[in-house]
Amino acid sequence: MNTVFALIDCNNFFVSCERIFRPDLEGQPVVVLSSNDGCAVARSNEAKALGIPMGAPAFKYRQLFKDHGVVQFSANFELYGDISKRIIQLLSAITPRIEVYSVDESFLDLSALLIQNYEAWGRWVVERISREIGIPVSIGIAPTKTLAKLASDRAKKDPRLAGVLNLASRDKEFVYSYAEATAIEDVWGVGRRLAPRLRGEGIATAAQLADMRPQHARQLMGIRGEQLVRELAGEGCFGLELEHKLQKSIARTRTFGEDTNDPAVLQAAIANFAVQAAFRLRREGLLTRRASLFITTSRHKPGYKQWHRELRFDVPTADSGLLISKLVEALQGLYEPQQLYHRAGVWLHDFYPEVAVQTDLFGQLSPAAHDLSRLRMQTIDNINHRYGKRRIHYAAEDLGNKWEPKHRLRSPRYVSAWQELPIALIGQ
DNA sequence: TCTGGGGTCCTAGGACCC
DNA sequence: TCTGGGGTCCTAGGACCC
Repeated sequence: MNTVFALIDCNNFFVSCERIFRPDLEGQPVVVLSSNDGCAVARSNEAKALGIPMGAPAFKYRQLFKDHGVVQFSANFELYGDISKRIIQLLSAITPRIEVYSVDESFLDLSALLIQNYEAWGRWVVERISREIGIPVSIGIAPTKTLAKLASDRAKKDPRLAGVLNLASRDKEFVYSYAEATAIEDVWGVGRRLAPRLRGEGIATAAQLADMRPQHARQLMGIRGEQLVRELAGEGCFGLELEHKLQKSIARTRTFGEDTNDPAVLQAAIANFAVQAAFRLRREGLLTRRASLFITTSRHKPGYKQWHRELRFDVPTADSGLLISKLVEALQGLYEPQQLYHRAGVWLHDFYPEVAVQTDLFGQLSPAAHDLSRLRMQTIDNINHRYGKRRIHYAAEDLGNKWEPKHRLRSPRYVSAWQELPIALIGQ
């Protein structure tokens, strides 16, 4: 049986989410800005046509935004996460063989499905997601993930394809014609470092890369490069990653709303990040053995500097209070009063499944302390789940709020806060 | 004045051991 | 002044992704 993958890729996802509740913005240039309204992280086609690149710093484009009436939103991740879930639900009903690759992309393994006509199937999915959720998607269908990615990319850019390109069970020339139309920079796995090197080798399109000898690719780009070449040539190297793999790290980092040298503000930021990261850790059923924090000055100012400290725990933990106290203590060792800090973050890594702890690790240690901590965390999580986020929290989190990012342009939380539900007016 | 956040994987090199 | 070979583990840094 031949393998067939479909990649379902949402078009301009964050912008499309905003448009669900603002249909008046259809056809208008729209951008979604990152936290602190710093730079553009999603653009509508109209905004792309104005020459606004991905990651465009908002302050540099303010005049252009104004001149062309570009509508700006602060990122509203609660909304995007909710829409994303609905799409995954819809796709999971089509087949359980789904890999959720990112918030706006999923691979489906179609190999075992009885599909007569892949184009027709693709158009049916595009139509369903549009009608039931209101998000436009592009679909690429191919024998490997890398080709499916390439196909969805072509489908997105070529209006004649109406959102669907099928490269599965097609002859070589057909696949080749689309690979020739794909610039090397647009190939999945070729980034800003690799692209110029490949161009230096005379390789400018996906088709040329597919023709490279795998051994040569290996020398030039390592194992991933070799796999990339094989995948482009139709030989599958990347399988569907079905099961929820154990996460390797959890990070909470922020650029501050305002630069600061106030130690209390830094402490509050670190405490907040620690709490969020620990909550996430508990939700995944994990404990951590390593936690680190960093603080930096502004990258865009002279004298850019960063500080970093890592902590290790002999006994794995997911205790917010413990993490706060250790991290804040470490912070005090890094703090320099004459610096103006711009960004900070907390990382957790080296995880251990909570269920394994009881038997393995506490053989010689008192389990009582661990159980007490777990109970305390559970209680806090339950209260906050029931009565609202941060209803109960640590005093350290409240030492200052000047670190909090600004999001002046955020849309209402239409689907995640009752008081922000959209109101429908029914005509008389 | 104003430039995001959260991840994964691979590789090279050092530490350490026998 | 001379000083092997090989294995493993860990870490930092680089590259990539969305």
